[in-house]
Amino acid sequence: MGYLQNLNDAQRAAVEHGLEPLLIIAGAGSGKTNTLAHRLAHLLKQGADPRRILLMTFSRRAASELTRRVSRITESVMGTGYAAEALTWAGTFHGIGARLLRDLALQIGLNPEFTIHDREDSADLMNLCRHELGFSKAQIRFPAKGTCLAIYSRVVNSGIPLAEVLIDHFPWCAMWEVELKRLFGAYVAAKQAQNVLDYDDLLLAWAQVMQDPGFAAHIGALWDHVLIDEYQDTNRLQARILLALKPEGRGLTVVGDDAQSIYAFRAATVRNILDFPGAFTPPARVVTLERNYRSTQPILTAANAVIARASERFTKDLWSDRTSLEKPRLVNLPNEGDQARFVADQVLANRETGMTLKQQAVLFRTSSHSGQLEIELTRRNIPFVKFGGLKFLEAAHVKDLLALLRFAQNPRDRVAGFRLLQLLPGLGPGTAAKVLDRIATVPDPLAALAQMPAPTKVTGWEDLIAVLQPAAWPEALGRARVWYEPHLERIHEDAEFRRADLLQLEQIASAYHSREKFLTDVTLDPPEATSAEAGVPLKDEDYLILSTIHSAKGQEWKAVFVLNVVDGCISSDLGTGQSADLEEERRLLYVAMTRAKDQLTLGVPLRFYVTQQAKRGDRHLFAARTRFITSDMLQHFDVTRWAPPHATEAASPAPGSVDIRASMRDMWG
DNA sequence: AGCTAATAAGTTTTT
DNA sequence: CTTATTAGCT
Repeated sequence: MGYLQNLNDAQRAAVEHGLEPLLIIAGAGSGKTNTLAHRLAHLLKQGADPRRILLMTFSRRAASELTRRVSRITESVMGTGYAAEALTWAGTFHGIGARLLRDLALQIGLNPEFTIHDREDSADLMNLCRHELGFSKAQIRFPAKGTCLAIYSRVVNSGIPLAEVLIDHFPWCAMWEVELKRLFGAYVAAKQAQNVLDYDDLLLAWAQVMQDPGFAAHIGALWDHVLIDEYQDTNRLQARILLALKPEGRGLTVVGDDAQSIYAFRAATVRNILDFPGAFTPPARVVTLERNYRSTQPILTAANAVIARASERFTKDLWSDRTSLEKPRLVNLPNEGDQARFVADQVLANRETGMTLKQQAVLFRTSSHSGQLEIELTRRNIPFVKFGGLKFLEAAHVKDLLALLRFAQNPRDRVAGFRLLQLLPGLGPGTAAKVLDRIATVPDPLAALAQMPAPTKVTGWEDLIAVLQPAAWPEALGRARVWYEPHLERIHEDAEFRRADLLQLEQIASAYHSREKFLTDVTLDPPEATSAEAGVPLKDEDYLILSTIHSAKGQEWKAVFVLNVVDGCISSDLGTGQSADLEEERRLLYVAMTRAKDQLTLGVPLRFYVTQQAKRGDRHLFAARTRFITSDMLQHFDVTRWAPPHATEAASPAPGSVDIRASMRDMWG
């Protein structure tokens, strides 16, 4: 088998493994995607039907990358690249769930026209319920909508009772247990009345369908092979679905790395991957990929040292034959501003040696941590693209237009209707609620709406009714955009930039043959960034990558800079109470470090600016190096200190010189 | 009564 | 920069 020649022994074992359940522990940079692609190609080569393979990945981007590789391999082996189109069941857990539920809707008591709420919509609906139950009074300090949703979501996804979830993860909300229970009941009732599903419902409903033996047999029989990527980031609910799909484990392959589990806040549990082998008799085979093809050995040595302190894991030590004399750098910096200047300097220096900007990335724990760097990069005209910031879907104008489409799709969707109606001048929350109440229970809400008299003092009512009428797709989106145009101009100062987003939305929509499919996909896997963001370069230009560590999953760059490797940042303050949460922060640092191929630099600003929990204005904190790099690990790093050049001009360039003027200036911002 | 503009607060990570 | 609350206006 020629195409297996390039694999190492462990990879080949994983590829050629038969039908018994298989767990592939794939260390960072161990050729995981390649191995998975080869396994798929191998199955196809042996005659597996690509339409009977279920492939679940973390994002749709990962799925398409995988299918692309599979068709490249099958093309070279069999002279045909049919696999990419024929792998019809490839996507995320949520995406596959949505598709199944839509197909089965009538048999399981769902209206097939259901719409899907994203996180923000769900929070808005939660807020409506919160209001109706009288929990929104400022005096009683009831948890905010986002917190309520996070609690609800964790209960659903982890299967742990509310009381326990509150004590473990939201202790400051524990006093509200009774009220929260009522609120969640109202929230579920509202979703059902409005024919909407949230992210969690896509999994929950699927899992519940699988509890019925008839459905379980039917759905399980759809696929001969089930392959799950990034299994360390699945939650209990997803594991339940998986085990119900293939109770014996036949044809089941899961791939993951417990050391890279970073989604516990979403109720992902590392237990899934740790417990997987024992879920079957005989236990699943475990193949471990330890050889790293990405990083130099000094980088791996440092990363291994960090993860070695993890409390529970499949023991594995990454190794590489890529030797290097260059240890990862740990750079102490006076403050965040200097960190930004330092990184910009280094990025440019790297480029001088022939490393393009695209081969370099700056990673950080939270989106806001890159603020100062973004300013510095803009000042120096260094183009960059940021991942994990404001999402396309979250921009107000995009939400407005999508609300129109969603409301046309499902007029019972109160969040969409509420948002849409209030776009009309003179129509506020009160009137919107009345209008929606009147059409909530009638059989044909859109017709009822059309027959309603226009509310007094409201302009543009007729136009709205007109644009809600059924129309061909995707022309309907064009009409919707034309309808929205005057509102866009009126509401937003920077209508120019926002218009470009809407055109982009139309562009995306043109690839879909139905409104329903478009809405589902755009909700479950939204496009990355808005064009309104400053400095988005053209595609062919060179640009630096800025990314949250979470969004950097699965990626690699020649040079990686990690910002704010200090306690309270990597090890977010909020979660330090729980040891499980702390373990996750350790893995985050590990993930960030293992993205680097040749050069790794960790920034440690000694003082760093916090905006959180600031009672009286913002303030600085004196930060310490992250607790995950203890003193005895420093031998694996090249520890240096950097101060801006102007500080060393006058004085002697002794390491550790203190720039008093800068420090004093920085005290005030 | 209800809408809108102005003011005062709060901000992890994401399917 | 966004979102909750409030005061003022129609």
